[in-house]
Order: sequence, then structure tokens, then C-alpha cells
Amino acid sequence: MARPRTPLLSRERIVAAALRLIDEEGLDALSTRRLATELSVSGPSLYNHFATKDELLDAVVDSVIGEVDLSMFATAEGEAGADGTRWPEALRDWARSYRAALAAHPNIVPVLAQGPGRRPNALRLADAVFGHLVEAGWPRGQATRIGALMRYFVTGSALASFAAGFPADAEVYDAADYPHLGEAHRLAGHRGSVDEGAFETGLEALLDGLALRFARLPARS
Amino acid sequence: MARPRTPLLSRERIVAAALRLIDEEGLDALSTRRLATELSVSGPSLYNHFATKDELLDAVVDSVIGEVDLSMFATAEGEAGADGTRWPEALRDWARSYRAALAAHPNIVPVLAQGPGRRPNALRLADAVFGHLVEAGWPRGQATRIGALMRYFVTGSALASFAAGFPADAEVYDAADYPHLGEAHRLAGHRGSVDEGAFETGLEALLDGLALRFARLPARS
DNA sequence: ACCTGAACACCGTTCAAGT
DNA sequence: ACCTGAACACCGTTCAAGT
Repeated sequence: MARPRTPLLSRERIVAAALRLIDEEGLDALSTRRLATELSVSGPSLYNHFATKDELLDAVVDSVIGEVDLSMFATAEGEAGADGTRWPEALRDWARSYRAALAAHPNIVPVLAQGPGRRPNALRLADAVFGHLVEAGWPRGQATRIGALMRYFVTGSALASFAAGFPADAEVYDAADYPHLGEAHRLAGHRGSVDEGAFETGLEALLDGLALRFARLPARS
Repeated sequence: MARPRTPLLSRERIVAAALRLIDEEGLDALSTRRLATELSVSGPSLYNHFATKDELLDAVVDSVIGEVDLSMFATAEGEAGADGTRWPEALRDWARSYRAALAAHPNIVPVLAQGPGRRPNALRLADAVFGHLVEAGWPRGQATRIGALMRYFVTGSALASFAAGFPADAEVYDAADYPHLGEAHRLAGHRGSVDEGAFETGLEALLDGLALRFARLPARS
């Protein structure tokens, strides 16, 4: 065949197929050969569009981060920020959107959690959060730490289901070894509500704790 | 050589070598052949001690979790628990030990974050936390969620450095694209204090937020 | 510019063979 | 029981060759 008149592949098509493979069969199932087969081309064809598999993974990661809503940070001047009362609401809305985007693709979270690197969408996200917190009145050092701790919590909650981590087999939980886990085999059956409840409880607790600290901040000039 | 009079390998030696390889070169650098070479045996020898590479990884993970201190949950009857005032201190001490154990081996955290599975040390940890919270007066459903959200936060904070995720190259942060990230290239240089500060801020905020909820709990009989 | 097959140095795992 | 080499079906990546 050699070069076709209209290209068989594009970066977009490759990224979409890679994400689907990762979602359905895990990060280990993504091989360049397997992905190429999925796209009905031969293995080396991908190297016309991405220099390495890592570069492809980077594109997949940034496409996921691009789904996170950042509109709550773009408030009109004067409406928020100046008095600082709106930052907890913005942080709450953002955290929910951030978690939803990541939890839709848990198998890619370990890659994404390595930080923004040079990925545009990840840098835009960091810029929006930090900028909003500083404008709301948080000192820059504290704003950095809040950005970090929110990422810790969100990536941790999207990385894996807590409930599904406990085998549904009651035999596992020998009362002599684990006296308090007698009901743990039921967790996996309530996966959605346990994970969602834990995320919401943690998010509200974090925001309450941060609000206490914000109130203790020395008055700004 | 065939079978030597005294075995060349043991599960312990294999696990230790695997963890060192993962720490020094990453999860992808752990191959059965590479590990065997490191241990001066041939590749298939490992299969006399572990059925699969996954079983070996499980053992590595559980050895890391075994380093987490759980002694704060084993308080004497009456000294704590009954009045419930000691749970925030126990949770704080445990979270710090948990994070320290994981952050010493960040490359294995994605595996470990999948949940306890059938690993004894991971199940013991879950049992100790849940048991302590219930005895302190938390309803069982809430205790489950607190165990989950603490794991979210700790694994998220140990998975990767926040500060090191930002390239130290100032060229990355074009002011037109990222107006608030002008100083982000300095983050990696303060990696320790940023990550530690974010973890401590988040931990205290979480504990404060949870204490507010504990105070609102209906009185127990 | 964009695809192909052949090739290189790797993988995890099985298995028959040795002591 | 515990190690070995040979073998199988895989990897990521390079490269010369085709249009």
C-alpha cells in the first residue's frame, strides 16, 4: 500500500483508540502493536504521528485533563475574589469536575498524577486554580499548597475504588485475623455510594478546614 | 548447575531485590529476566518461588504496607475510644506513618492503591483503622468513608511529588498562556517543603473538618 | 509525507531435563 | 525441591523500501 492518498491515521484517532483500549483493558494492554491492529494498520505506522509511546501517552493524558471544567475560576472582576467569599464554592465545583473526568478513566490516573510536565491542559488547570486562590486573598505559598493537596485528594480518589478493593468473598475476612472486617465483603456491592460518599465527605471536610485557616489569615492591606 | 544443595533464592531475597529495582528505576524496569540477572540466576528460576509476576508484585506491595505503624490504634480500654477524644490524634499519627512508608517507594503506589485484595498487611491496616473509629464513636458507615478518604489523600500525596511535576525550565511557562505560573519553575527546587507542607495542611484541614462532623453526631446511648 | 515488512533487543511464561 | 536452556508468543523501536 505504502502512502495512501488520504492518510489512514491522525493523532486524534490514535489518541481516542488508545484511551478506549486503556479504559477497557488497562494500561498494560496498550501496546503499539495492539493499538495499530485496532486501527487496521501495521505497528510502525504510529511512529509517523508520535515519536515514542510516551509521547502518545502524554497526548492521551492531556485529552483527559482537557475535560475538566475550569469555568468557575473565570469569575467577573468584583463579583468574587475581592472579598474572597467565593473560593470554597469554586474549589468544590472544580474538584467534582476534576474527579469526574479522572474517575471516568482510572487506568490512566497513575500517569496523569506525575504532574503537568509540559502538557498544555494540565498547565492551564494549575494556572487557573493558583490564580483564583491568590486573587481570593490566599498568600502565594498557601495557594500552592492548596493546589497540591487538592490534587492529592482528587487523584487518590480517582485512582481506584476503595470499596472494590475489598474482595467480595466473605472467606477472606477471618474473624481471628480481622475482627472488624466481618462486613467488608459487602463493600464491593455498594461501590458507587461508598466511593462517592467518601469523596464528598472528604471534600467538605477539607473545605471546612481550609475555611478555618482562611479566617485566621492576617488582614490584607 | 541444576538444584544446588542450599537454595540460591528465597521469597524474601526476591522481594527485596524487586523493591530496590522499582525504587531505583521504576515499575517498568522490573522484568523477571532483569530481576533474575540481578540475583545471578536465570529467568525461569523465579517461578519456583512465585507463580506469576503479579504474585511477586503483591508480595512487594504487602512488604511496603507492613512498614506502616498501627500501634496508635491499639490503645488500652478506657484510655481512649470511650470518650472519643483521641481519634484525631491517632488518625494524624497513622496518616504520617502511612505516607512516609509509601512516599519512600512512590513507584509502587499505583499498584498498592488498588486496594487490600487478599494481602494480610493491607487487611490488618484496614481492620485497625475501621475498628478504632467505630470504638471512638463513629457510625460504621461514616467510619468506612473516613478510612476511604484518608487512603485517597495519603496515596495521592505519595504517588508523586507535586512540586517535581512542574519542569524547572522557565521557558515552559509562557506568560501569555499561563499568567500566574511565572514562578512555577522554582517549585522543583523546593520539592521537600512544598510537598510536606501540602500534606500537613491537608491533613490538619481534614481532621478539623471531621472533628466538626463528629461534634454534630447524635449522642450515643 | 505516510505506510509497509524485516529486523533487533527485549518481554512473561512453560516445559523437559538435570540433580 | 530448585535450578537450567530452549522455546513460544509477545513487546518498542529502527530502517530501508515503496508511492
